[in-house]
Amino acid sequence: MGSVIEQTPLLPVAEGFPFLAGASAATRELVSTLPVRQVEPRRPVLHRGDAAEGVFLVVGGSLRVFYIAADGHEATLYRVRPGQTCILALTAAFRSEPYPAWVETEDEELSFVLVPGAMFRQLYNTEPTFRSFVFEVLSGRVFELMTRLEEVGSLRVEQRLAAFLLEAADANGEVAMSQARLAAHLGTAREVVFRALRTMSDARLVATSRGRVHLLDRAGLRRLHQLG
Amino acid sequence: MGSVIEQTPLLPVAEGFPFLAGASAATRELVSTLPVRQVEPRRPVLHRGDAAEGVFLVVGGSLRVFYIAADGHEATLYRVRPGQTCILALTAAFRSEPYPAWVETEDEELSFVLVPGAMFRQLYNTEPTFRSFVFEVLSGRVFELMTRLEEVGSLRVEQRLAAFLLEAADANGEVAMSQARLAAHLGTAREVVFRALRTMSDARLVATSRGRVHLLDRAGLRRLHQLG
DNA sequence: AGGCCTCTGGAACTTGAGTCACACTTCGAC
DNA sequence: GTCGAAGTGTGACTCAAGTTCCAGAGGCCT
Repeated sequence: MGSVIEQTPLLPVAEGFPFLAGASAATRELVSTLPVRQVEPRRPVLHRGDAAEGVFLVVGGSLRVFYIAADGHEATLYRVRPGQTCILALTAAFRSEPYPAWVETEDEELSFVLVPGAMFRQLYNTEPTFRSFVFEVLSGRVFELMTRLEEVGSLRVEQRLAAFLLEAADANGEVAMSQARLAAHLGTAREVVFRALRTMSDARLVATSRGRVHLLDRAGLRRLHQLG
Repeated sequence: MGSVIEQTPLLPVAEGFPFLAGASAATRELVSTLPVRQVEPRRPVLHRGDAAEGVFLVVGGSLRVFYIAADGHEATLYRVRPGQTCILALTAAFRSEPYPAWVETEDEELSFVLVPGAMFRQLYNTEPTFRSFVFEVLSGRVFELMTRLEEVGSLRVEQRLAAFLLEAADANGEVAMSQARLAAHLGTAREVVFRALRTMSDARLVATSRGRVHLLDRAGLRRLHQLG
């Protein structure tokens, strides 16, 4: 843990979390008392083995959940985006296993609401809309991890990179990441990312510049991802 | 548990699923109307893209959830054991994505109860014990998949095989699987499993015979798994 | 018996990707 | 403008693991 956490009360949490619209007035009241907090970009949030005292509702920015292998290399397991939640650190407290991963903020400042464990359980047991929210986040995560596992086991790095770029690109088709960060997401080495990008670049699928990748041919990247 | 009234098909279900003990009489009644069904060993249960009409509560035997890659090789994503449930095929219906994997029975005959979608939602919304059961299964699956993903990305096949053998062995330290089946679980080739087994065998960690692996040194296998 | 299928044992080759070493560029800070 | 840090570009090497191909053993059936 241990990062700079600033507090700003009451930002529009309801906008990002539709389940609140269907919730009772009492619940909306309850959640609105919770402060919206911030964490600076690129800061650690949880270390492996930590048990959080609550559940993170991400309002802005994003969290990256990743592992660090024995040899020091790291790889992203999944990312928590606005409107989603990171409940596992709490779950880890229920179960007796330690939380199996690290969590850090990404390139934007994170704003989030921390729902304490007791309140989480109360909401889960009383608000049908919150229940289906939790169910969707969890089952969506299972789907996502299954897909990731299949990709790691059956696609080449170049194909996985294509998939990652398609998912990470903004509306302009820009991915503002260094090759080293891309490598850390994919769990590979920087040089390997470079070679894959050169191939893609030669094929006019992307154009690269310092700290960014510009997607030139999304359909081509999608084809690269799917057929091996 | 009474002796006469509940000696229906419900009996084995209640034993395997503790959440029923804490449920209302109405719910126990409801679930007791569901037949316990069987599927023979090594049969397909769901194909990728299928949407199941309900949720499987596994009473006996086990399910194997796996993917098949473009080149035909397959790998196990996770296994559903007695007392657990496979809800994803139902979830796939809620979401508009197809179910991302295949499901088949393993070496024992499967017995299960199929809880229809509507009943599942009703139970989820009315029975606190069922809710926490679902929550635990889902979050446990997320943990499991995260661990698997880390292992695939950072361990050698030999280490993953050691982990798999430890988990799959019965009380006598026997794993009754051919090398081809082990390879299909790990997502690798039969020859690779053979080489790993030969190394382990040379190190007196296991002994092999046709269709089975006998664990000789569990502590040694654990060491092999962890340090690499 | 013979035949057939499954399974294990093994050599030889290929390849994707991780590692090492190093030069060059870009950019911000001082 | 200089300096250092961060980032990119590249060749050479290594290695785990996948591929190909085949020999022989073990079991089961008729």
